[in-house]
Amino acid sequence: MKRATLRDIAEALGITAATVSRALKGYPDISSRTKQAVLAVADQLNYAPHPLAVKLRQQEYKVIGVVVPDIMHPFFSDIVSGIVDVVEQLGYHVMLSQSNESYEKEVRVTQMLQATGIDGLLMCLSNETVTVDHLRTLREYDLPIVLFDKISLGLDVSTVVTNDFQGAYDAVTHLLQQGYTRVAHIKGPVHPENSRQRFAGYRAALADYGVPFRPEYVAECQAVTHAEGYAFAQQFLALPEPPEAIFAVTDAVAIGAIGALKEAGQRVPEDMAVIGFSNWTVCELLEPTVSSVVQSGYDIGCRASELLLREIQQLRDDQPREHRHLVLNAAVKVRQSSQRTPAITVA
Amino acid sequence: MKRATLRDIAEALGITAATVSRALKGYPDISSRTKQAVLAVADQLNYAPHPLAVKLRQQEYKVIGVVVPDIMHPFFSDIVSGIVDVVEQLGYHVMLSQSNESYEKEVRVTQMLQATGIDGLLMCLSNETVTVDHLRTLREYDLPIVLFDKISLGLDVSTVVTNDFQGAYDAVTHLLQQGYTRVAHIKGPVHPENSRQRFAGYRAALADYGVPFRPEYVAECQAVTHAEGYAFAQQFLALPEPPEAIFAVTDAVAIGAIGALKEAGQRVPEDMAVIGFSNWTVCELLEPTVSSVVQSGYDIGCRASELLLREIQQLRDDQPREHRHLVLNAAVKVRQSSQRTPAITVA
DNA sequence: CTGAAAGCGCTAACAG
DNA sequence: CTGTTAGCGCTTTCAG
Repeated sequence: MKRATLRDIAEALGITAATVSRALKGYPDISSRTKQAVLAVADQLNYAPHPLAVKLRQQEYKVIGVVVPDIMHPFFSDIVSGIVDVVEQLGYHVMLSQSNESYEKEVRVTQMLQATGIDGLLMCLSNETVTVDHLRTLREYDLPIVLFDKISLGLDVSTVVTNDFQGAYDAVTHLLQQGYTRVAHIKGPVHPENSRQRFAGYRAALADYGVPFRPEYVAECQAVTHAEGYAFAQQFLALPEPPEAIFAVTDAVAIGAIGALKEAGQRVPEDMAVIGFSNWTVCELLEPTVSSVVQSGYDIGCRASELLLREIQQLRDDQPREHRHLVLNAAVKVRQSSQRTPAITVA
Repeated sequence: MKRATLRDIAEALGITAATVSRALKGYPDISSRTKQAVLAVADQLNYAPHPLAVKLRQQEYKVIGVVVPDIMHPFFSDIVSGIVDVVEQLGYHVMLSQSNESYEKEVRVTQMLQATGIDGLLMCLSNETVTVDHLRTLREYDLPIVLFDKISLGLDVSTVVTNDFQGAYDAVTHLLQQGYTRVAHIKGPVHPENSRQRFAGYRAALADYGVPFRPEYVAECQAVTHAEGYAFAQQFLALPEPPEAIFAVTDAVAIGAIGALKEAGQRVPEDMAVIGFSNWTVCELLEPTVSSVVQSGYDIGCRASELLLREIQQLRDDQPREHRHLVLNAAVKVRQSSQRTPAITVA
């Protein structure tokens, strides 16, 4: 069945499209007789307004673009879920894409998304991304942008991040307070701000507790994978004086490390404590259960969406746009892998 | 900066918008002098065609809608990732929404998506969904639809599913061939076709191996959670003659069951074997590693997208639309939890 | 109460 | 080679 238009139903009734339009949206100044007629025909023809026509006329698309490095990654799918839930509440829709941690692809998809006419963009930068000219271009078109998780400081946009510094600081403090002094860190790549922050939190905690920083206790991931955690844990064990505890930049890395430790006959946490970051669901299922720093992806998605929708509204109202920088707290969730005197498992 | 239009650049040059349009799309019949001029001004004004105007004119949106029960669920985020990768290759975009396993919300979001003017819909039904009138309505608008994973038989649309019957059959066969005869099944809810199929595969395997079906060895989940797996495993253990093996409808359920078994002092797989379905990443990380039936969400997303894009093209070309029904094979991945003589762990 | 007309921004057929 | 005209489908003054 061909899509019915206002004119179709107008011609069927021998009236004009304008009248039909008004009848359908319940304008007060319309005779109830023609209104009935219009409604009847509309219903019979299965009429629905053509969305593109409406949006073109109204000059509002009600769609926001979302770019994450990897849709399959649980942290990002949590974020996307939060975004969808929040924006749909206000009648917006989400157009989703992924960069696969490639700078080149990130540039391509943001441009493609922009070309669809989105009202705003929510984005997490790829690990490869160092320059943000592709986003500057978008801002010249007055496109509201909110960055989350992996953000850029060289851009005047709103941001939402976890307090990586504080989360890391608290995680390492938790280890130090239990008497572990030789604490290692498997860090993330150089560029992303959040892996720098976690590293900074690690160093700050050591400093505050008077523990000397030892370069051989720091390893740096490229891809931030389970396999790297595994390899670096082995590397630590091979040191003349191995560490007693590891703070890993993510749970995947932490879990990989635990795997290597167990294979090497080490007991976790008795011989070596391990704590990760992100609090994946699996942390509760493993043996030992894995301590981690809780950051809610869903919340990040919600907060970022709220900021973006606010800016879109401000733009529409010709109000000055104000950028905000949210830093969400992270909480240490202690489980078996980092607890010297194993306690009762908390469900 | 206000968005530049064709007219802006036309007026700046004292020519007409049509000429500008042609110049920009490199039509052959245009003087290279005006072409240069147009390009220069366009560039300077940061011109980009208004997507909605183009699409309205062209009567093509190049957007497909996707509805999954739960964006955060790894199986679905895998599927979404596959969809995005495939459709973007052809210049399409993905508008994403979720039903949260609620029939009511499913109806609402599909209607909202349809109202945005999408060219097609990819969807997995919620567990609650039994009637599909909301999709019938869409089909009256000639909207191409492809259902995947949780599908409905009462609708004339293309479908993509895992061969749940065969996967279940093979999983149970794998248990039976090792000599386990008292094989229990924790099944999914009644409605979804795939949990029925898994149940049917379970029964068929028992029948083919001459093992009597025992109703007390079947438990039925509502929410298909870790907690339910846990509870039902306890329930099985309490039977006068407990089973020796459990085939669980999903990995979450299997993992919950293993948790209960271990707590009850049972050894897995020596005392009780367990196998799940979906092959989550965590299956490799747990102890024992968890056997499962492999179904690639990413592939399902890719295949479903291909079918949908084909139908969209057929619709555009006024060709007859043909629906296909893909059934993707599932392979049993044997790990420790279901293997009587523990073998070498395969990475 | 309803019709006529203009226009959102772009494209395409037809002239010239 | 370029301008004119018409129209995608809808909304919204302005008349009447």
